[in-house]
Amino acid sequence: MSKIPKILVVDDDPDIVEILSYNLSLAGYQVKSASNGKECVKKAKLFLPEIILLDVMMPEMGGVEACLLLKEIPSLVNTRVIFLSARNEDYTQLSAFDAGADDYISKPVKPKILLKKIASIIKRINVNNNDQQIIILNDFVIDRNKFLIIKDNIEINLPKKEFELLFLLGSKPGSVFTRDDIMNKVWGSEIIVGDRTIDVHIRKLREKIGDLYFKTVKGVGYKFVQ
Amino acid sequence: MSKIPKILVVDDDPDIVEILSYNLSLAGYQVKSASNGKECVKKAKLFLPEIILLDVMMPEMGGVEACLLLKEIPSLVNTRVIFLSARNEDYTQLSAFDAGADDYISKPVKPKILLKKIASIIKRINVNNNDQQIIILNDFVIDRNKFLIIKDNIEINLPKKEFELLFLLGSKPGSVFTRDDIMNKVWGSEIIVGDRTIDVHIRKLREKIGDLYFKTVKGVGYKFVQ
DNA sequence: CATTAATATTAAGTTATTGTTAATAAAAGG
DNA sequence: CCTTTTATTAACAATAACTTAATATTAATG
Repeated sequence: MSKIPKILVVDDDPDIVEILSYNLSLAGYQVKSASNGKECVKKAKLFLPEIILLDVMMPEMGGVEACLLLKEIPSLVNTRVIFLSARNEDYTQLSAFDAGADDYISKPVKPKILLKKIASIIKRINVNNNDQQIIILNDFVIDRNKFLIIKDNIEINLPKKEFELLFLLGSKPGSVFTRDDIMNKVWGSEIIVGDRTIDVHIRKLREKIGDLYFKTVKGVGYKFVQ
Repeated sequence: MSKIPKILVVDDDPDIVEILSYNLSLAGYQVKSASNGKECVKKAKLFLPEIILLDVMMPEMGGVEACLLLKEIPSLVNTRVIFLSARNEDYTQLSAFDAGADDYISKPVKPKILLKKIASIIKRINVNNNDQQIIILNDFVIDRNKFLIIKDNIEINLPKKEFELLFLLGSKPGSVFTRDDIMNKVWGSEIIVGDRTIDVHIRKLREKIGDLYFKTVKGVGYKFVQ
């Protein structure tokens, strides 16, 4: 669901732009670049990146000034501005944060660490947006937030265990889950219930959702088939 | 609305805990501390801080291990873990990020800069939590400013707890809130009240607003349905 | 095709969770 | 300080969910 993250690299040194862009592209990000603050603001408006890596000292318009402008743009409220700078005096850092920076990293930057850091930021962005736990299947949707499934535009409520069982099987359509697996994940390892309990729950699901979706693999377990 | 941010400081060196706590308290944060990973996890669960400042090397349980545990706790999904460490080898940093760290800062830390950084993180958290004051639903409006709801053009006043409960459920119509969730968000993590307390409040809401709006998801929690 | 093991089905029994009420405690308001 | 409102608790009732047990059916194997 979450799309490819976009990163805008802003530096007046082409070598730095090159090396950062190369590493970021390789890591799977969509990358664009700018060589000064003015260009940065202009491109950011259109590109709407998740992250802007911003140099401090640049001709035409520096990073701090650019950051101030960026923070005024409503469509960029969710864009993180990360300063990358060789200037490590405290006052530069402080003024960057005052301008609304989300982070300040000192050059030289080790690509490996920068990548990790960016990955961590992207992860955080995704965590905040996707508190949705939804499995989308061909014929219906399992919505864990609402604790129901929607099939043919009709909401079907399921009791807890049935829901958990469906959620488990639906998480990997086509894959077989052994009875032990199911037992552990739906009931937990502490609770011990009889063997027929799973069958009965499968039956309820077949009743409510349709026989054809739940395939028995005799001697092994069950699988959900689309 | 945004309440005082909570920060958990974790370090085995009492001097560092002291100086950080002092500065953070002065800056207006609510601060607690722990002296090792085990204590950190235990306290974090109850305190539910916005930010955890975590040392790497500690007796009993180190920061990386603690971070792994923290990231498993659902109620801490929104908590940022920031490593503060004198160990600046790349591999330590990388393993911190692999453990789910949100940031890694090298010691010695300049309090001024750390404070700015924390302020920037808190700001970001608040931007993302679009804490609405008014929730507009199909059949009525929940107005947090006036602490009342308007239904069929009639104002209905609700007592605090009932209001908070309605406000919470109404914030995500259709989504289930677990009892733990409700407990934490309406009553707070410190306060412990009996099991039937939530039920009784739900009952009051059903009485005043209408049965049909409040759906019980047995074994899970409650949800507001439009 | 008979035998066996595994699964399906049903209904009844059991347990766990929630609902309700009323009594009491705590807080808020005058 | 008294009154009113709100919050919590406790006891019990109601209900939904879960499990089991008994029996039937199915699939696999030699």
